[in-house]
Amino acid sequence: MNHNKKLARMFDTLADALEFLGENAFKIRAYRKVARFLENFPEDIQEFYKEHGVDGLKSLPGVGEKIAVKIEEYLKTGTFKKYEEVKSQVPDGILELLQIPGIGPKTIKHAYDELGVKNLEDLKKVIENGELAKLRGMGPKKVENIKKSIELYFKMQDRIPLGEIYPFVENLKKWLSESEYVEDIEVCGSYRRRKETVGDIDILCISTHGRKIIDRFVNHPDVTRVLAHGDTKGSCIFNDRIQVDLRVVPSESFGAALQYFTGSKQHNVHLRTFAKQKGFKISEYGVFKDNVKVAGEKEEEIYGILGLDFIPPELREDRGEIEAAMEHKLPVLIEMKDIKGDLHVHSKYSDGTASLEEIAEKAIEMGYEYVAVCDHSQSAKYAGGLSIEKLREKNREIERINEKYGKQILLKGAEVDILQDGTLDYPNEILKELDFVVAAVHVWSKYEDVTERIIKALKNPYVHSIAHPTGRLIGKREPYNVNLEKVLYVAKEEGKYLEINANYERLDLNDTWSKRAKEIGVPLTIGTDAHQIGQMWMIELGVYVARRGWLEKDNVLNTLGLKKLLKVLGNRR
DNA sequence: GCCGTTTTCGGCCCGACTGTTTTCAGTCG
Repeated sequence: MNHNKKLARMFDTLADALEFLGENAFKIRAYRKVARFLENFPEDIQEFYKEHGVDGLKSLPGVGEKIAVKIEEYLKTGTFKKYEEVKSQVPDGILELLQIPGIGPKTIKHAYDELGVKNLEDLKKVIENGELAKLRGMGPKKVENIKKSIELYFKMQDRIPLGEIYPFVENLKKWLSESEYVEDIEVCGSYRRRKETVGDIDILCISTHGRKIIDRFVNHPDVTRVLAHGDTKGSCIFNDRIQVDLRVVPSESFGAALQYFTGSKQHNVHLRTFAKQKGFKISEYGVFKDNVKVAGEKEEEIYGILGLDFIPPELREDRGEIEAAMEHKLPVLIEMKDIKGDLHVHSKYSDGTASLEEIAEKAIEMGYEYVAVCDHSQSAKYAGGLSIEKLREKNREIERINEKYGKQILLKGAEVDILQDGTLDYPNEILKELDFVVAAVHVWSKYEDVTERIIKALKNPYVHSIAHPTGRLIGKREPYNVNLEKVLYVAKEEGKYLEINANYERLDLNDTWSKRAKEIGVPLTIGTDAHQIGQMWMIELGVYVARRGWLEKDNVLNTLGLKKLLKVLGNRR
C-alpha cells in the first residue's frame, strides 16, 4: 500500500476512534476530509513532502498546521503519536463494529459502557440474550435491525464495478418507469458520476404519488430486505447484494434533487458552503434566498444562480471543479461521439473469439473509422501469443479485408510484452511493419519495481503507447510497483501515449492518473482490450474515465480521424 | 481541526426515516 492510501486509512481510523470517544464532530470531519483528499491525491505524498516541505503540506486543502505536522511525523517515523494514542484507547473490535452500516458510534459506545461490548462476538451475545434490548433507547425493532445489519455487512463487502452493474440498473429503471405514476426517472449517485465502482444505487423519480411508487419499489421480486419505506423515500437491498435508494420528488424540485443525489458528498458540502457565503441555502428542494425559492426545477439553474458554469456529473468530486466553474475554466469534456476508433482489440489469432472479418463489421456498425487489432506477442503463451510468421499472416489478412471494404478499417497492431529486461517481445524490424504498437507488462513479481522496464519500452522508437499502465484489476489485484509520475515525464519527452484501458475490470489509467497525465502534457489512447465483439461497447467506460480525468477531445489520440491518426503515429517513430 | 470577498473567532450542509420517545436522538446519504 502506498503512503497516500496508508495515511488516508490512518486518518479514517483516527476519526472512527474519536467518534467512539465522543470527540468534537467537526474535528472528526476534518480528519475524514484529509483522508478523502489523500485517497485522491495523484502525487506520492512523500515525494511531495520532499519537494515542498511542511509548508507545502499546509497548502493542501484541508491540511492545516496540526495535520501537516502529523503527516510529517508519519513520513519520518511510519506513524504519528496522536494516532497511536487514540487507537490505544479503543479496542480493535470496536473499530470493526464502527465499519458496520446501520450501527453508529453512539450505539456502540452505549453498549460498551453499559454491557462491556468490545467486539462483534460480544455484540452478538447481548443481542441473543436480550440484554441489548433492555438498554435505554433500545427496543426489539432496533435490535432486530442491528442483527440484520451485521448479517449484511458480511455479504456486501465490496463495491461493484460500474460495467458489471449496468444491466441490473437499466432493467430496474425500466421496471420502475412502467408505473403509471412515474413522470420521469433518473439514476443519480456514483453511477451518474460514472465512478469506476458503485457502492449503492440512487434513483430519483418525479411524481406526485410518492407512496405508490415506493410501495411498488419495495415489492420488487428481487428485494431481500427493506431498510426504509416512507412517502418520499425507500431503501432496499436487492439479492442480498445491492442497496438501492429511491427518492420521489415533485417536478418543481427535480433539478435540485438531481443535483443533490448525484453528489459527491464532498462536492455538495463544498457547494452548499459556497452558496451559504453568497447568502443562498441549498437543499434537495431547491435554492433559497431569504426563504424564497429561486431555483430548483432544472439542474443547470442550481449552478447558474450561484454564478457557476454547469459542472458535468463526472467532475463532481471536489477536485477543483467548483473553483474552475467560478472562473469559467471548466474543460470541455470529451464525448463518446468524439471517438473515431478503438485502439486495443484482440482477435482469435490470439486469445480473442472474433475473426478479423467480424471485428471489421462491428467497427463499421459502431461508426468507427478504424480499429487496431492488437493481439498478444510471441512469449505470451498463456494468451495464444503470435509467432512472427503468424503475425505476418494476420497482417496479410488485414490487408485483404481492408481492400474488400475499400478502406483501412483495421489497423495492424500488437500488444507486445515488455520482457524482464525491458526489451520488447518482437524485434524492431517486425514492429516497423505495424501501424500501432501498444506495449505492456504482463509478468512481474510482487517485489519488483517495473518503472525502468516501462521507461525502456517507451524509449523504443516503435512503441506508441503503454497498455494498462498499472496492471491493477479492480477489487481483485493491486497495481504493480511503478512510479507513474516518472513514466509520465518520460512519455512526454518521447512524445508517447499511455492507455486508458476501458475493460470494466481494469479502467487503467484511472481517473486521477488521467488527470495527472493531462497536467503533465501526455495524451492518452483509449482501448477496450475487447476479447469478443460483445465487449467493444466498453469504450464508453473508457470515455467516462477520461471525462472524470478532465480530458478534452484533444487529450485523446483516437479522436483523430484515420488520416491524421496515421500521420501522427508515423511521426512518432 | 480547518478556514476567511461578511469572520483570525466562531462557525462548520441539510433533511428523511426509524424507533423510541411524549419532543427527540441516532443514522444515513
